[in-house]
This record gives sequence, C-alpha cells and structure tokens, in this order.
Amino acid sequence: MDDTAGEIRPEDDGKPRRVRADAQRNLDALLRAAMAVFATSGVDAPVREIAEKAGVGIGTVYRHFPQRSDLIIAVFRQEVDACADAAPALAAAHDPGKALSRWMRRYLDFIAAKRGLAAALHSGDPAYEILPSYFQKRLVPALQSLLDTAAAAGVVRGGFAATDLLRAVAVLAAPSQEMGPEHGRRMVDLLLDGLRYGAGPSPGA
Amino acid sequence: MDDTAGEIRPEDDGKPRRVRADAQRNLDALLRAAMAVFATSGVDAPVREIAEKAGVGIGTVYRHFPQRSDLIIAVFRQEVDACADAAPALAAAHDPGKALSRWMRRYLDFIAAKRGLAAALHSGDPAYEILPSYFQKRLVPALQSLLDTAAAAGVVRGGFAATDLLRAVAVLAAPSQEMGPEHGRRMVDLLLDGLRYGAGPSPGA
DNA sequence: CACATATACGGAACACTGTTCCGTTTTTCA
DNA sequence: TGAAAAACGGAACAGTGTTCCGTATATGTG
Repeated sequence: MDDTAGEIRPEDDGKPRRVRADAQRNLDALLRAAMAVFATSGVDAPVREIAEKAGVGIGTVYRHFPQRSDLIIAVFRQEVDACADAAPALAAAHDPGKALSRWMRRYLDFIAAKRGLAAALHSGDPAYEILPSYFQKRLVPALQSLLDTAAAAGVVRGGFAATDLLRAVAVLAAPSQEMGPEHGRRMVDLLLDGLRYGAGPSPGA
Repeated sequence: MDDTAGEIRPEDDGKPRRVRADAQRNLDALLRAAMAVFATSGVDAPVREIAEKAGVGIGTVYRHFPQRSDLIIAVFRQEVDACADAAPALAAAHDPGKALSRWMRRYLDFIAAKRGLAAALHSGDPAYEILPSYFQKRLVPALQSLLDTAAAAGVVRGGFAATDLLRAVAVLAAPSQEMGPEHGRRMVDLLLDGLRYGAGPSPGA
C-alpha cells in the first residue's frame, strides 16, 4: 500500500537524517542478488551465497532482513509488483487482445520460476502467511483491468473473474509430472482461446 | 514388488547368517518412531529426535537409512502400502458402496497427514522421484477395483478413472487456505455423491 | 557350553546451515 | 572539520545432516 516499487525507505517524515546512500545501494544489490540466486538455486540457497554475490557481509544481510524469510518475502513482493506493473505498461503499448495475451505469458513465466517458493509458502511458517493476500491484492486488479478492456473492445468474453484465471494458470504451471514449460504455454493459450470464443462488441446475448 | 509389507530384509538367499534379531527390531522401532515424529513435527524433524524416540543411536539410523531421504521414503512406502492393502480388506468386510466410501476417507486421512511430505516431493531432490510412480502403482489398482466392484453392483457410475479421483482428492485435501479438515471430507463426500448419481445395474443409457 | 567373528551399535566429530553480536568503518550533518 | 549516528563485516554461536570408528553383541561352531 505504501511502497509499490522503486527505492524502499521506511519513512519519509521529519526525521533529520535520510537513509544512507550505501545502505540503499546494498539493499538494492541484495535484492538483485537474491533474485538471481533464488532463480538459480531455489529459495533454500545459503544466505552466505547471496551475501557474496551482492558483495556484502553476512551482517549486512541480516541488518536489512532480520530473518531469512524476510528476504524471500521482499523478493517475492518485488516480483509480484513487477508483474502487476507490467499490466498497464502492456495496455499502453499494445491493443487489448495482445496486451492480455502478453501479460498472461508474463504471469506464467513468473509462476513457473517460483517452484521452490510455492513449497516455502505452504511450509506452515507463519512468516509467509501474508504473501497470498498480497499476491491477490496486486495481481487480481491488474488482470481484471486487462480483461475488462479486452471485453469492452470485443476481443474476449466479459464476466470472467480474474481470480479464477490466476488460480487456473498457477495450477497449470505446477510441474506435477515431467511436463516441460511447453505444457503451461499451451494450456494458457487454450484458456485465452476459450475467452475469445463467442466474443463480440455487444456483451448482451 | 518384492516386499509389500511386514518385515523388511534385503535378501533371503543362501547366505549363511540371517539378519540379526536386534537389527530387525531396531529397524521396526525406527520406522514406527519416524512415522510418529513425521506426523507430529513434519518430515523436517531432526534425525536425532527420531533416533531418541526409537531408543537407538544416530549411527544406527544411518546404518539402516544411509540418507535422511531413505528414511522418509521408507515411511512413505509403508504408509502407501497400508492404504492400498486396506482396499481388499474393506471390500471383504463391507458392501461395495460402503467399502468405497470408507476407503476414500482412509485415503483422505493419509493425504491430509502428508502435508510436509508433499513439499519434500517437489523439492527437486532426485531421491524422491520414484515416489509418485510408486504412489500410482499401488493406489490406482486398489481404488480401481473398489470402483469396478461398486459399479458392477450398480451403486456408482462406471467408466470413471481411478487416477482422476486420486488426484482430485489429493488436490482437495491441500490446505491452501485455512480450511479445516472438514472441508476435505465434505468435498470427498460430494465426489462420491457425484459418482452415485445416475448409477444403475445396467451401465448402458 | 565356550569362543571366534561377522554384524550392528553408539555417539563423538565434521561440514554446513541460519542467526547473533560487536568492534570497525563510513556517511551525514552541524 | 569533527563528532555522532548509521551501517558494515565477519567471527562466533547454535542446530542441522552425515561420517567414522572403537565397542558391544548376536550368531554359529568346536
């Protein structure tokens, strides 16, 4: 609600000193390093590896993220934000149908990269309990606006809930068997074709 | 294929010495202790805790199960076997409809107790790759025979794949939100009611 | 029954985690 | 310029899984 993207600062009030430049720089480096390491080695990667890749000491990691889960959560939120923010950008750059399909691909890639994170989410650790709601809060409006715009333009059917679509893709992207990434893409394309079926300029009948 | 239940011995060939009694006793105690601890604390419980509960040293655990995952796999296989073996037992003790519904409840309880294990399965550790196929190999025939018997008796519709039902229950039992165990039971009952709908002695029309 | 030996046991020791702590360094601002 | 606040770095701690080997014991034989 208060920090959606960009630099992260706790407060901007009448405090005399502002956040030190090196602190902000290290925080950014940490988030970037963590994102890369999590994508490569999963969320169980050692903290020391992330610290080394970011070029900082271990103490610095724990200064910014008191618990290991705080770092995971920060990366997750940042990636959710990036995915959500992609929606208006795509809507401005493409026609409604293309914007919708491109965003779905974007979302699919996001989910597919979150293998290990899904396991962490359901691990029972209460630290992660806030993530699903954040996921919904940011992504549902993003997709809903794309859906509404596309429906208004007559390229897809209206009246379809963004939540259902998000959940469907998330489940489809799960690698239960050794089905490659092709599978997820085909299923998402199929879902979109389903939305296009029966679309028309006038929503009624 | 070779050891379905009961005592576990690697070979029974012409070897002069048979398995030492204390070894077998400790192995049984370990499996029992591991099952209890996994159910209580999840599959991430410390090995030392299991060793202590079984009344053996840590070295003994690793003598029987060289890797931590071997112990998890052994417990899992044992519980899958128990669930699969319950099918013919229930079929012999109850009428087809009752046997089917009781087994589904039994299976639901099995799945519901495996929270942490599901996370381990999808952790990418190749040691667990054999488990899903074992799961299918043992459980699909068990449920299929119950389904066929019930269909032949006319209490449920025929032509329903056991695999789909197993997967559906496994997904429904997953605690994505904070829905209690009641939710899983209601959904399973609903699935069974669905199977009963339109059932009759003659499958055609 | 006594004994020799393969077998199994137990737990100290090792390697590697996440996390805490505090002396040192750097940045900020008067 | 200088002092204080802020942040840094990494040694040290606590708790994992795993290995190793001296010790204890069950087994089969004379």
